[in-house]
Amino acid sequence: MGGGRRYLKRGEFICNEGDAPAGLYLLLDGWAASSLTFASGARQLLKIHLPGDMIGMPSLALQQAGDSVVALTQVELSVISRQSLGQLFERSPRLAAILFLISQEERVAGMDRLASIGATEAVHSLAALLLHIHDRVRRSDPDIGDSFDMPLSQDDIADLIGITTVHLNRTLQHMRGDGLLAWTRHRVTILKRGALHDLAGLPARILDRDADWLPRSSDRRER
Amino acid sequence: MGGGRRYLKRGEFICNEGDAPAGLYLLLDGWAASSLTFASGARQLLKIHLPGDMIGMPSLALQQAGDSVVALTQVELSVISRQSLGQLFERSPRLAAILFLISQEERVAGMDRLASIGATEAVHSLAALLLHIHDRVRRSDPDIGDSFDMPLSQDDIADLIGITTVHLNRTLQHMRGDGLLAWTRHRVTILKRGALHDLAGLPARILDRDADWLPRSSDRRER
DNA sequence: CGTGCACTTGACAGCTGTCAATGCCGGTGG
DNA sequence: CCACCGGCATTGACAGCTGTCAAGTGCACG
Repeated sequence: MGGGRRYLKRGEFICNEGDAPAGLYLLLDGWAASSLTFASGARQLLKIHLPGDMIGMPSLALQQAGDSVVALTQVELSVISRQSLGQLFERSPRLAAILFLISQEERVAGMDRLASIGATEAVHSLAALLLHIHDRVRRSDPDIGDSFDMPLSQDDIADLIGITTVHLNRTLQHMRGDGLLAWTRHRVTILKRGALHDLAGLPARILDRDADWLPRSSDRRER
Repeated sequence: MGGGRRYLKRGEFICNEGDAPAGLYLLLDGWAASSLTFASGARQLLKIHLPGDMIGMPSLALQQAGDSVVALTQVELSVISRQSLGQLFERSPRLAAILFLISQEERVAGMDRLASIGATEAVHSLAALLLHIHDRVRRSDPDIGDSFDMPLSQDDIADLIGITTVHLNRTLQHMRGDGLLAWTRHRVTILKRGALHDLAGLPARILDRDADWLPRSSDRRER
């Protein structure tokens, strides 16, 4: 399915909310974030995209792009046309179903994010977010340990959990004081995973990627 | 695809988070809500389900049900097996793609909900939620006007936007005082749609259900 | 060495949660 | 028909979390 490549630098926008027909991309390298801008000008970050993520799927359902996507680091994208997506459904029912399943995974992640943002205290949201990012980083690099590079600024994190930078920083100082984590400019270390998990209060999610209801791969795939 | 029927009364649970293999349902009649429970016991309502909604899709990606679903009114469900979902992908690429598209619509709705919950003040979240529900009700009954039945209690609404009942009620009194809306036990009337829309601060969403990339219906559909 | 950006901190006002009590309404049993 | 009851809505007082404004610090980069 992979079409042309796009390369962007940190801070450049992959797409803007309101743009006519939104593009569809596979993130090959780098980090990105999608966001939504309020009429007031405030922004809410919706999701962090890591390599392997499909970008732009929700906007397929809309006549205008529903979210903006900004590159958080240098980024490499593979452009995917809508037509090739349609062909995927025609020719590869199994792959189409797996893509559908991946969308459901993202919905689960979005549900968890929504719930943790709804939590009243910032420390709970922050714990949940950092564990979420850590899990995602570990999924692509299982032996990364408890310390990882995280290109988001404190402003970004604040926008992700819907609080102000000032308050995020205060909350962060508090958690550092409790020895829960360490955080230098672009590096985060999870020190007390259990305590953070208790703070977050969210259930663990076990993905199920080999569901028995998926069409078998031999059906109409390739050719 | 429709299999057997299930009927539930208000307050009964369609499924519980953590249950082994989650079921898949089409909501035929009534309202339902899916929720997530924190370790602390607090609950966050994630989404309101109206007739026509598919229930249980996100949990397809998990080994245990990701959310609980409770009936808010008397409810009629059509049970859908996972196998018939798999067959849909094999036999009806167009319908499968449309189901995929519906999932993306729900992701957009979830994104908007997430953003509005992230908004700092409760009045913004509440305005956004009520407009969202009103839009959804109008979508199934276009000439319903500005007044509609809404079976949610104030506790439910509070759990949807992540605040306490007490504060929701205070916010509500304030909005009533401003003449923005009327709200008796189970009936809501939108009085100043423009003002509410400005409060919500979210962009309008125009769905795109006849995308040109969808497989044509003649392909392999029904024989 | 100067500049700019991100991070940090303090003071204060305002929004929100908690606790508690009261009122309202529909349904139930006598 | 009436008294009672339980669920839901409403209100007040108070503490605590969060936003805003403003200033200061430290580090990377030219």
